Amino acid sequence: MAKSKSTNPGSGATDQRILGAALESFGIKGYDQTSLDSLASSLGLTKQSILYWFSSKDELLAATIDMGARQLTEALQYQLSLPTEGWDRVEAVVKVIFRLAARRPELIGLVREVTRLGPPATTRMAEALEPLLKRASGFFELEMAAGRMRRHEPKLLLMTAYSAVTGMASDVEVLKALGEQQDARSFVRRRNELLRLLRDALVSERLEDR
Amino acid sequence: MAKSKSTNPGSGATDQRILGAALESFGIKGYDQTSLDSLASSLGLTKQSILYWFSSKDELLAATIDMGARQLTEALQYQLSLPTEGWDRVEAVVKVIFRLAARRPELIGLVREVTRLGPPATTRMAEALEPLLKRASGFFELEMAAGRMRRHEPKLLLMTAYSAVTGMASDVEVLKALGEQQDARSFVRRRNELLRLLRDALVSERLEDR
DNA sequence: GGCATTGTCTACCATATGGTAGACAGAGTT
DNA sequence: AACTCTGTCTACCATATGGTAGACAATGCC
Repeated sequence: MAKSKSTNPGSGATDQRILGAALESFGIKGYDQTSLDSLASSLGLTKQSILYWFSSKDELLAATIDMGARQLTEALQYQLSLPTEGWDRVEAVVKVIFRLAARRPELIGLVREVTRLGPPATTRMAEALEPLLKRASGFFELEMAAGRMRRHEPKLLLMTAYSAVTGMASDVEVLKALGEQQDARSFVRRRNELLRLLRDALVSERLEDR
Repeated sequence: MAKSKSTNPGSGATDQRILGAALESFGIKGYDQTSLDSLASSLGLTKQSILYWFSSKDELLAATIDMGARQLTEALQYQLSLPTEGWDRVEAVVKVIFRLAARRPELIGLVREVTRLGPPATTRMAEALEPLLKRASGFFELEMAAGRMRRHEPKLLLMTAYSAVTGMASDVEVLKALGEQQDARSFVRRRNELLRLLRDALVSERLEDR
């Protein structure tokens, strides 16, 4: 396992720099397409230094997953702490995720990549994100019970929203194939369209107030 | 390029057998995880025989994409030829796709994998599926113009539906992480839940008749 | 100063993999 | 029978890649 000697001088502990580069590369280029050599040289190191901190590529992936899940959770923390409810809350969270997808595409990419890799990587990510998922699931249940949203299976609703958001955020090539631009304005337009779609699916017209 | 000598005796032309195995393996295990050696040995051949029919792995992928897109199109052909309209048509098509996902998971997997690989593979797949996408896009526009569905951007609606369906169909590990079973009954339940979600999003309550 | 610890590097290694060169067997043709 | 074409195989190669072994410099402790 990693040495994790985080009390280090200099421009940041080496292991943290490695993790940062790994998150970037695993999330954007993918696990297979990331060689320890290229990762090391991008940091001005050699592969052996990486293997000093992380005893194998698999272990580096595991540590990267932990970090990615932590950052994802942290990014949502603030918004989730606000006492919003109903559709407004869904909208606010989706907006945070889209902002994240724009600013930190590697984070969303990592989630995608890890689900692709299968166990044990997927299992690890799933466990790390479990609290978040449980929270979301519980939220939907409450909203439905309160009659503010249409009845759906919370898990499958989550799954659909997850697929839609990550797809919209990371299936860049599919979007291009559909003739979609990639500039910031189109990005916001897509976000708003997805929100409208979700709202139409979740909020029954009788209860809408806008 | 391939020799494509389809007028051949025996249990099927070798190139077709290779393509079949490639579709299976690329779609399930992925492109990188499929070596020409393993592909060949699963066919009782050697790698060199594959390279006789397809001059490189990339070219094999291209041919596999063409075949996959063709099979996908064919699978939808019949349902699309029926004179249905409105929500019923959407539902019928989604059901066909889910059935396909159950019976030929490698086909959906290939689409997923190819979008991940980026150009030129993605471009090829996109071009091959373009007629299908255009048809779907036009259908939604007509339905919206006729007032049978809520107004949404057809392309983004398609993108969302695509993400949701392929996610539901191939993100098996995510589903497991959410505590979802993988038996046939759960599969149908997920399909029906997704359909309800889509219907709520697309069909306004004033126009529903069931 | 001596010594242990830490972190990085040079040198190698084993293996997997895409691809090339060319031998060779069988079938059809003349 | 000689010849050509087709399809498969054996042998080989170049390269990339994860990982091991151990040298070496710096740092801090005694």
